[in-house]
Amino acid sequence: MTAPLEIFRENVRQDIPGSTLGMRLTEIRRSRGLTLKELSASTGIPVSTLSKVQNSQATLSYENLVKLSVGLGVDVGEFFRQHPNELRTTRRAIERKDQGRRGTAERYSFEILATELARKRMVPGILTITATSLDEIGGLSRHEGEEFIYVLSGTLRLHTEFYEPATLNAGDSAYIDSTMGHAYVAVRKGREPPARILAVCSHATY
Amino acid sequence: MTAPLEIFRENVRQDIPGSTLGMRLTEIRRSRGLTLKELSASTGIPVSTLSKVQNSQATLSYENLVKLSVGLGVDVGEFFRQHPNELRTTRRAIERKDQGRRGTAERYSFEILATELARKRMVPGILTITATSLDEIGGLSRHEGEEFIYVLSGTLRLHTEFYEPATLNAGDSAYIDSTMGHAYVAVRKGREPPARILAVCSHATY
DNA sequence: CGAAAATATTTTCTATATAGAAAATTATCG
DNA sequence: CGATAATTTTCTATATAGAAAATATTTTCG
Repeated sequence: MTAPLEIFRENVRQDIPGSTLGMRLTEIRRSRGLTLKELSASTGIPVSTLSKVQNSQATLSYENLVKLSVGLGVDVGEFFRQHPNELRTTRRAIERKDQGRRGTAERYSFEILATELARKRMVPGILTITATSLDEIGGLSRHEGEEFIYVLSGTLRLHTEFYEPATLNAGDSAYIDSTMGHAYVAVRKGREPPARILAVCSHATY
Repeated sequence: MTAPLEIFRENVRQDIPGSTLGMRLTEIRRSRGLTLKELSASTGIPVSTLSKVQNSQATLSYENLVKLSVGLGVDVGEFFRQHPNELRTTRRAIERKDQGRRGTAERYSFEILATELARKRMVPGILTITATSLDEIGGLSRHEGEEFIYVLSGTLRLHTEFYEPATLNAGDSAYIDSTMGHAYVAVRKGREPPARILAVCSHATY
């Protein structure tokens, strides 16, 4: 017969330290509607192992953590975070066409969107590119973060430090590392209007 | 004297999959001028274990990865990054109009942009919203991060958990906290085409 | 310099934990 | 219910955990 103390121990036994892993795994898997079998297929980790992880009966080896991360397409850090979605007051901001905060920098004229929202991870804006040469805007620009641009109208040339300049037309997009020198220059044959692009910068000022 | 075969084995032995861990550990430790003993003291992991990790003779368990992370004060993700300071080779990706990777989720049909670039802070894509009711897409969606949308064409209604639905037309944009329930529904009077939006998520969605 | 002392690192060895295939159980659906 | 899919359990090989011993390295001092 098992001693009272042992029974007690059994019942109050805390989840093993890697319990976070199991919880996070279950969450992510459920949110995507994946079965263990499917997840196993995309990660290469046997279902039995995944099952045990979910129930905090085991954790994953370094190797399998990598496999899981790649298979799910999420950062490994996700498996170590206690609180998946950091609690923040939920927010929403809508900006009507042409109603964003306007401004003019030395480089481009712009309209910043979603200014209503502070402390956000991305900064979206609409830039109007009038300059037609690099000299006009003072050469390449460099700053922290990454940026995504989508050409709304017109044509522009994307200049970057380590690549040949590229011409982008309406509907084209580009994603660049902002720490690399970069600049946007309009291509205006005749009296064509300046290029308009939607730009989203990753660096959020917290 | 060591036998020839053994020497051979020694030299060709592949690093175990967790070799990154050993390299990163050594780097961080050296950069701080810590000895194994000191590191052991601050992390609670025995020197013998740390030594083996350094030499890629072992990796760390989930539990010890956490200890190491806390003891060193660095994010666990650091131990999984091949290149400590984000030394990426490709730093620019251009996607031509309608050339992105297409896919169809249960919710919307989409075209992911800049797929050429892995490990980026933002995920841009173009969504085509065909559904005209919340039921069609299974209600509100929630996930980590934030998202910015810009209406390229058509009209849609933005449903969110804590706000009244809003109607967005071409040129309008919205920025929302993705952890709040949200969904996009097209407004299609008569034979109008589905709404097209450019969406940028702050983080790989799952 | 060079040898002893101190310190740092690696190796050895056993307990314990994860890996993974296969079987057993449980849940789901028609 | 019966069939099928999903999950959990079982079991053995292999890997890490960690204390202690063995090396290797650095420091100290004659």
